[in-house]
Formats: sequence, C-alpha cells, structure tokens
Amino acid sequence: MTKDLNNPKYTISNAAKLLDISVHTMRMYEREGLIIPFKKESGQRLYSDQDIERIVCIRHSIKDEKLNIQGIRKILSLIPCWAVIKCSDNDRINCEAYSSSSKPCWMYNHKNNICKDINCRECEVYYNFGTCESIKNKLKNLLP
Amino acid sequence: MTKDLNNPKYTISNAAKLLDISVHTMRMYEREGLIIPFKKESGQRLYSDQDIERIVCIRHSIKDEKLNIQGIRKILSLIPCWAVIKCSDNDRINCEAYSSSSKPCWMYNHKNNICKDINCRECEVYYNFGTCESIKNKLKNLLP
DNA sequence: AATTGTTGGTATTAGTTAGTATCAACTTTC
DNA sequence: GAAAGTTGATACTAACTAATACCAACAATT
Repeated sequence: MTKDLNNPKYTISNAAKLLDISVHTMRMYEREGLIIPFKKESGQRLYSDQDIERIVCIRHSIKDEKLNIQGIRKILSLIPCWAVIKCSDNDRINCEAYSSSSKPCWMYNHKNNICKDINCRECEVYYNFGTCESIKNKLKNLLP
Repeated sequence: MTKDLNNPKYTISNAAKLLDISVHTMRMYEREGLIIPFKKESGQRLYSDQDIERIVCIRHSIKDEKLNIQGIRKILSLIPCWAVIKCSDNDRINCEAYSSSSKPCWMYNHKNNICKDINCRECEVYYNFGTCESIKNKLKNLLP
C-alpha cells in the first residue's frame, strides 16, 4: 500500500457519486464495521481511492455474490489478525478479537492490548483484507 | 470424531422433526452445499447426530447471527483445505477449490486431484469446520 | 453572511430470500 | 400389497433487510 492510494481526498458525497450509492449507505457500511473512513477533527469523513476500491468490493459481494452485511462482517471477523501482526501469547490473552468472532477486530475496544496505539485504518489487518479475493489469498501466504 | 457420532440413523423426516424445520429446508441446505447427508443406494438420505449438530449451527447462524445462506457458503469456501489435508504444490495446481472461493471445496468436482478417492462427508475439511466457532479455532491451530 | 454539504437520527419502502405448499413418481415399511 | 415416507421439482408467500427519504443542528465553502 502506498500513501498515495490511501490519501483521503473524497468527501462523502463525492465518494457516493463515484460509487453510485447514497450517502446514507456509506455511513451504514461504516456503522456495520465494513469500512473505516478517515475523519477530520470536526468529524467529517474523507475517503481515499483505496476506500473506494474497498466499497466496490463490498458492493460486489452484496449485489453479485448475494452476501448480506452480517455475512461480510462475519467473514471479516474471521481474519486471523493475531497471525498477521504476530501477537504474543500474552497479547492474545487480553484480546477480545482473538477469542471471539462476532465482529471484525477493529470494532473491538483495544486500549488494553498490543493494538492500543494502532490506527486500525492503517493496520495491515484492515487494509490487506479489503478486496474480494484477498482473504483466501492472504491465508495462502500465512499457512504452510 | 468417533464413528458413533457420525452413524447415519435419522431419516430426513425424523431429523427435520428433531430440528423443528421442514424436510424441504433440509434439502435446501444440502443443495446449497452446507451439509452432505449420507445417501443409501436408493438415494434416500440419512443423518447422524453430527449432522444434526451441524444443522443446529446453521440455524444459529441464520436465526441469531443473521447470516444468509450465501454468507455461510462463502465462509465455508474460505476454509484452507490445502493446509488441513496438506496438499502438495502440484495438488494445488489441479484444484479449483484452491484457486477459487465461490463455494466450499466439497462442491467442486475433484476427480482429477488428491481428493479423488475421498468421501467428503468423512473428510476432516468438512466435518471439522461444521460448528459455529470451529473455523476461527481451527485457524488458531494451523497458524503460528 | 449566505449557500451548500455533513452530521446523526428515525421512519418508510422496494426488493429479496428463506421457507412453505403442492405435485407425481418412486421406495420403504409393516 | 397397502400405507407411509421420500424423491425432485415448481409455484408461492411471509418476513426481512438493504437502501431511500426526510429531519434539525452543525460545518465547510464561496
């Protein structure tokens, strides 16, 4: 990932126009944990080209593959984050995301564990598993 | 897994009664690749206690977790079967399930690869990933 | 300062889909 | 051999859910 691709440059309405969906739908995906937009101090959301690509993938999953939002959430919650960021055994003990699989790791509070200083939007676990086939492909790299 | 738990002993109507669903729903789950019942030569389906448990899990995913059938299918299609049964590089080349992720591996034709003589119903990839939290837990065993 | 856009929220709708009903042909059971 | 159950298939419905419409308060742009 280059900084350029993840440069937050589209307002929510511009992004929605690019994607041909409504602003409300964009916010719904965020509320459901599928995307993490950049936020200015005022709270205004901004989206990068990489965010756009991620949402294109979400739309593909819903429209073509017929997944629902809970299904996408569940799939994201199965990402083996502990192996991606190489948690220690001790890190795992204090991590809800390790022991549960009801929502993506970035939706859990993580002020008490290894992720406490990480901005999830810029975390490999989030951005490397955003596109359609990336989860299985990433597993191929992680597994023997 | 013991042979006992997987002993096919319930007819479809008895299984449906146990699960409080319709016979048609049972067959739908099969058509969608979520379950592989035992089949007699006549074609009649029989279900084991393990099959019942698997369907309980499917019901839980649909009713409580709000997944849809395509979502469950997609999750099953992400199981890293190649790592479970320890495919060689060459095995992987001839395997649709390795390169695709649109349906569970047991739904692909596999007469040309390592799985050609395997009864999927009795394959670890199928029966070890049947219950609700088993996928993430199995990943914990497979990954460093 | 005025206009345009964004925020979070609720109420509503359009479209989908899981599940049911029904069918004739065949199999199992007793 | 008769009754009960199973097969696959199609037609249909009730329920859900993704998405839209609308709102007042606030922020950004000009």
